[in-house]
Amino acid sequence: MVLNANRKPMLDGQECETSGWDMGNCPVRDVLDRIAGKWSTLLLEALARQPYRFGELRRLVPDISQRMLTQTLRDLQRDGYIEREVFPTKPPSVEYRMTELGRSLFEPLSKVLQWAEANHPSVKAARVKYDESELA
Amino acid sequence: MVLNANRKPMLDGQECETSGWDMGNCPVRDVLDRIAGKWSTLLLEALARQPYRFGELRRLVPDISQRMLTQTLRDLQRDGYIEREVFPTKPPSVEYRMTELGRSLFEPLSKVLQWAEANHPSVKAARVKYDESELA
DNA sequence: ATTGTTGGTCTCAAAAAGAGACTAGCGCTA
DNA sequence: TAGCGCTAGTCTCTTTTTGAGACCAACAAT
Repeated sequence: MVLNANRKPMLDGQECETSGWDMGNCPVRDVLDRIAGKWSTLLLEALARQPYRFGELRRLVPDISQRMLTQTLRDLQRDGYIEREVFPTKPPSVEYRMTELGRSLFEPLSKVLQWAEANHPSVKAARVKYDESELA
Repeated sequence: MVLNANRKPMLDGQECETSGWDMGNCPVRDVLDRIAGKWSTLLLEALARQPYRFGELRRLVPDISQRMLTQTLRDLQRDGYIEREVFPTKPPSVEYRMTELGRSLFEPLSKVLQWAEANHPSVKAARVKYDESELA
């Protein structure tokens, strides 16, 4: 399905097919598809504050399933945003902490989070307006 | 219908306050869950540049299905990020354009996109490293 | 008369996510 | 000592979401 596999990346991006913009072969997509998951941002937000253990994260985000917690943490680890350390205690405990790469990502990301918090009322208002006009 | 019907009950009595932080009933989540979709950012990025018509967007993002394009555009419209205008031409054409709210969101969001572009190599490297250690 | 274009919707299959049971070794306790 | 819970997960099953593609109606050009 990689239609644009061998076109120029959008680095300086003037030369691509549709008004100078290659959507298919985009590094931004490759990175963003991972952090755009439903739980990724939430976990990054938590781990930006402090390290947490698996069970702590599970309690912190009450409506995540263990399955998705494991999976999301592993994805974030694979992309280098968080680290996983196992302590060989009696019941072994695992701690997750943010890496430097993760922190550098979280810097711009937290701005979006702040925007979301600040503009939540506007978005809710827009939804109401839309739903009313749809009702007609 | 399925799309707009998913308003979550959002258990208001339940609090999961951990170190002064409510994860469950978070406005940030409410907003972010919408723009964190696979295609949302891509479409916002396109419409931040200029207005586009339905078919133009479909061609611009070659691997999106019409179904998801319709759905994502409608979500973005409902949350007030984009506007939809129908021109009653013989084959009626529809133009999508970004609103002011959308632009104000895209400002911090574009920073994340820039980060993604700049740090794509680091992320790829992290993946390679992880996959190698997994291989053992 | 056929083909193509417009912006969708509809159906069905595939993929992803959610729910919950199950694991193993240890500590506590009844 | 049998039972229970704690740890961090995995495994399976069901439900939800997504993807692929057919279909629509009116009109324009071939």
